[in-house]
Amino acid sequence: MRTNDTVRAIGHCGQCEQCEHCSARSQSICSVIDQRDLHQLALHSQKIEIPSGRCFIEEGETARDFFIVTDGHAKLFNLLPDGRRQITGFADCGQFLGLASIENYAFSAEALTSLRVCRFSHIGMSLLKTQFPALERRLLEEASSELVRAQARMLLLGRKTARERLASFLLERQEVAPRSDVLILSMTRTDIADYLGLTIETVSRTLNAFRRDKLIEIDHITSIKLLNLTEIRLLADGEGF
Amino acid sequence: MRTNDTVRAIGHCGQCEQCEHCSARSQSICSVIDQRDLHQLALHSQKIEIPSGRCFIEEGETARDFFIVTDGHAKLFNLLPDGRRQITGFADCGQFLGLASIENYAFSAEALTSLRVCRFSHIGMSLLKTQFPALERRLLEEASSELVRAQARMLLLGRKTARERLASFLLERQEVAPRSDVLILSMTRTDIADYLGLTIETVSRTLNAFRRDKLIEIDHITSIKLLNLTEIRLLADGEGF
DNA sequence: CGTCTGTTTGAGCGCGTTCAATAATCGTGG
DNA sequence: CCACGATTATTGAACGCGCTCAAACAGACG
Repeated sequence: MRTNDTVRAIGHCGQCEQCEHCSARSQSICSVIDQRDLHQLALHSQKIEIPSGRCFIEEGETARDFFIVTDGHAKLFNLLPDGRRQITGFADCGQFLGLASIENYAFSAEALTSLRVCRFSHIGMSLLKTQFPALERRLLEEASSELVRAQARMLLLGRKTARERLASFLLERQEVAPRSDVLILSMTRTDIADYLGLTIETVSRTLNAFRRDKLIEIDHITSIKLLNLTEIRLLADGEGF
Repeated sequence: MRTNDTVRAIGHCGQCEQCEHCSARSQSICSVIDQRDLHQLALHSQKIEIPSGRCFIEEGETARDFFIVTDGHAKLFNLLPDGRRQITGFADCGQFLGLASIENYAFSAEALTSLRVCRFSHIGMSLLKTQFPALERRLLEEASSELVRAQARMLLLGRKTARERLASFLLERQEVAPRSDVLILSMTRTDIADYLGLTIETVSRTLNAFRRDKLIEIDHITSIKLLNLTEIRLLADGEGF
């Protein structure tokens, strides 16, 4: 069973084997690691269940482990002493956690929903890397695309208007959504605000402005339907109104 | 000569062998690559001089090369269609350029001063990586610390005030400065503004407010002396006034 | 000396914030 | 099932930080 779990953690996204997104991710790592060697990976990993709301990585602590999300959602964030918070990313199924750390974790992580992760010790990870050079390559790839995303977020935080930020956010959520037109948000308005560098009031006002402009439909607080994708894309790219 | 240049590019920072910062960087990569193999690296690299103001990486172009800065300074940035710009980082001596790209470059890069870089083709880099697994490990380390920096910048752009941003900027520049108390800035006020998500006017006003508060001394537009480091640190961490 | 570019300074404005009140949503127990 | 309290979201009114627009100033270079 442990072997199976790890295969899922590294190769497949446990919960959703039908999921296009996750199986696409899994492809790249499954293809580089020989199936016969997979049981070896299992020896170095451990499956963990984390309840919603639990903080499982704390900024500043020595970075001993490395995680891969296999089910559920988490938020990663940084804090200022007075409580101001910046969410640097949301981790969805298949995502790696712990790349942004050297000796200590450079961020905190908290489960948004009940969460399943596969945990690897850094020591075990090092052993794995020497055994499977392809793993290191895979991690570098992941770090690269993480960096690309980080730059896009800096552009957003530094230069985009509130409307543009929310439009970008909706499109980003759409990319990881199972159904393309309806988003199920697992985060609160406060989380969205802290992710986009805004206040909850502005998030709320802007979303309702979108609704009035017939760009979206808000069926429920957590369920948003994208009506005018073309216009949302224009907005997100800074060419909207 | 080519061999020597590459040794410098990967191992040492050409111009400044006395420089504490650069030799510290070089240590980590020199130690993992056998001296006898260094001439092999040379076959895959090429030294390039870039005049000040020249744009040598353009966002969206196919990412064929990988760079290491050996002398001078560069700025990396992203643009919105209407010209709004976010500088995502400044590249100083010893820094890697090109990690944040998958198939295409995700950013543009322009020389701030006359610049020297060592260029590696991605193809050559792949060959090198299989030959020197330690190189891949080194790149992953570099990507990790880049990610850590990116998160700090998101916190800055999303949640810090103008004063806090400028204080953080000054400290960041101090870290790469040869003399610890006097900064020589190679970028214009416009660049600083685009780096911190502010306008040139706010940058100018805030710096002069710092001068009035006796936190800094502005000898020349490009030369800033840090007077009250304690207070600047407090400000940067969000605990100042 | 004038020209060009980059910086500083001033005055007024506006986007997003802050503060405050209301409304919706969820969980819980009777 | 509804009543109740706690939490989260929405809406309104007023403020203020940083922006915009505009003018004056400084430095570099021919």
